[in-house]
Amino acid sequence: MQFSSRFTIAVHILLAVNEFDGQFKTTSNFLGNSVNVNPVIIRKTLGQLKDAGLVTVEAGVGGASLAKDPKKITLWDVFCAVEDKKEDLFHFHENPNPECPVGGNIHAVMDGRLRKFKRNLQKDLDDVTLQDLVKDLRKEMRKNRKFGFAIPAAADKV
Amino acid sequence: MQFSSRFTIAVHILLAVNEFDGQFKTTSNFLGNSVNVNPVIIRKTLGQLKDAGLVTVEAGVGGASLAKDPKKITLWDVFCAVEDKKEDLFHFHENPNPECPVGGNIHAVMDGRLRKFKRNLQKDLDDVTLQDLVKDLRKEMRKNRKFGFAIPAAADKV
DNA sequence: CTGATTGTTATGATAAATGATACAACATCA
DNA sequence: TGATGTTGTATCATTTATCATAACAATCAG
Repeated sequence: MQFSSRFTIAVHILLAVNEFDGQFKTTSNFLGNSVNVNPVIIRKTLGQLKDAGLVTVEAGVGGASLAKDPKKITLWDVFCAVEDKKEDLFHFHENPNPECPVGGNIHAVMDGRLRKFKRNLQKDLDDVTLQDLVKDLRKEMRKNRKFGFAIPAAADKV
Repeated sequence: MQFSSRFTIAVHILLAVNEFDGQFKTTSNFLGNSVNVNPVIIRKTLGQLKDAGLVTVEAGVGGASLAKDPKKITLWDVFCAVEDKKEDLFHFHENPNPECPVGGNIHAVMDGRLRKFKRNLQKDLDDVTLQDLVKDLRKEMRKNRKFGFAIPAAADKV
């Protein structure tokens, strides 16, 4: 069991929007080509990121931009944008028998600990900013000389 | 997105097996009544716990027992028994475009961090032993006076 | 107005979790 | 040995979630 790819897709989108800002018009088509998913998925995810106040999207004209300083966007923000942040990390079985000494107390024993696990994951995610990722990305790009050139769908050039 | 209830079910099973040891025969029927799921689910989960070396199950005669000291069983052991421990915490989108400076480097940027998140969760889970849970359970039982009495399916008494 | 794009809905394919039934294999006991 | 109860598995149906795709109204720039 694992979290859906919406999270890594959202991170990919933010990195691409930041990286190609000014160079290309980051439409759902353009981003879909980079992420390699259907443009509808991009539009949906972009909508979630917009609702979370992380990006602005130009309806009609097309293209997205970061709405905040990359230093101020953490992975936890991204996570909350695309996942239900209230949801527990673990799905608890529905109806433990309340008449049973174990079933009647299992929630009291486990709930606090499960919440703590989730809180720790939150802290981990909150510790990484988009800026951190941008820095690493630039380093990788220098290493692989993968920068300064257009991707195939370069027709979307600004 | 969340982990399946198999984890909390497995924890419930271990607590019940430990708690009712000697008092009742902990058959899949008995445990199913406490957990409130189909006995087949119990047998399946019990099989996974057995494969992980956490319990022994008496084929034919019925009933399960802990195979290890509760102090030596951690939540991480239980997690590994019922979930794929190798699997990443986050599902990465399948084919980021390698021709794109972002798509071609996103794995290099993210993989290490994602692995770290998983590792930290592992550490958290490994920090809690079954013994810790048993202790809390006994405390709750005293508080609620929910101990020393039979659950409805008491027909399985030893 | 035209053309490109977003926002949204609907549909289908696929996969995973869960519930339930059925039954052979197994162990105990009379 | 035969009856009984239980485990180990296989199978099927249901539900839920994800993802791809098509379609189309609303939006905006030129």
